[in-house]
Amino acid sequence: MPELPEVEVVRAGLAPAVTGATITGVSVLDERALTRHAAGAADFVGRLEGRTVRAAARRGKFLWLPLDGDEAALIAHLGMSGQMLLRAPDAPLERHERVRMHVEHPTHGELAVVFADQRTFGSLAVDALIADGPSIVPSQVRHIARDPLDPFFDDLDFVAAVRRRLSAIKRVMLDQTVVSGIGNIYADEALWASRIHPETSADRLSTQAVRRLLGEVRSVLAKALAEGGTSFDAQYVNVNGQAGYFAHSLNAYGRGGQPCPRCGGPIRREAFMNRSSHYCPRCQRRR
DNA sequence: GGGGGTTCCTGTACGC
DNA sequence: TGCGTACAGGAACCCC
Repeated sequence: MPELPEVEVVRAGLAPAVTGATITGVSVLDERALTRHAAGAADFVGRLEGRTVRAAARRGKFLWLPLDGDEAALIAHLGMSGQMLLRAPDAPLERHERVRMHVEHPTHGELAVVFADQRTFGSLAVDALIADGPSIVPSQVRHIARDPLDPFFDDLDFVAAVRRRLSAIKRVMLDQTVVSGIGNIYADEALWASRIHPETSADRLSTQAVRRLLGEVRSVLAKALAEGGTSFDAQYVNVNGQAGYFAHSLNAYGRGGQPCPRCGGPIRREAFMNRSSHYCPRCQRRR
């Protein structure tokens, strides 16, 4: 399940392969991969062919490739199970392949960039680039808050925004308009590390508690990034199809019934927002 | 406009 | 063995 570390691993893998490369051909095998591109497949292809990729950028879980001219970008959201894979130009179809782009790089030669997605929650689009303060982002990303690894992330604003909310802190952490990049896995991990119960109302957390939580969010994201991301159900892989190792370092997520690494009590798994929360009822007391 | 619930989707795991 | 069902969850969307 790609969250910030996984998307960043993908971005970093794509960057050297596509920066400076020209898009020579695009095949859309499944239009459901273009739900973010309202104008349809022919328009999508027309806006990409012949263009040169300038870079690979990211905010939260959104990834984009700015195109020459600086007016538009190819954006990608991996959803639950999306993968961006680098393949030889004549490589056979991937399982669940939705879109294939052929690119020609001035030094690396020809390459196929494949978007594969089992559960089809992911999607690509060509979108206009717009200014967002000091940043340039696709219009579809404008409402997404900066992520905690963004140099322009404002810690004080974040603490204040969280403490204004009347919802459960975990719901607030998953709200991409408050802070981006955090999904179910890293929300559970950061809450465990901060000893905060996921159902705690955000407005009842002290400034210090929210600051500590933000520190733990940054810490868990950085550690996951260093280990290549979390590959929990084999859906997430890097651009070469390799899994990440952070699943071995999880303390709470996916460990329902197993002993808490801190106190030894059983980790509890509970339904929460149509998904699951994993926490230690002993270390993470409900206020 | 905040808050909270629903919906989209497919492969896998599991119970009967 | 085979069938049915629950489950995984990011984010847009809807209603209150």
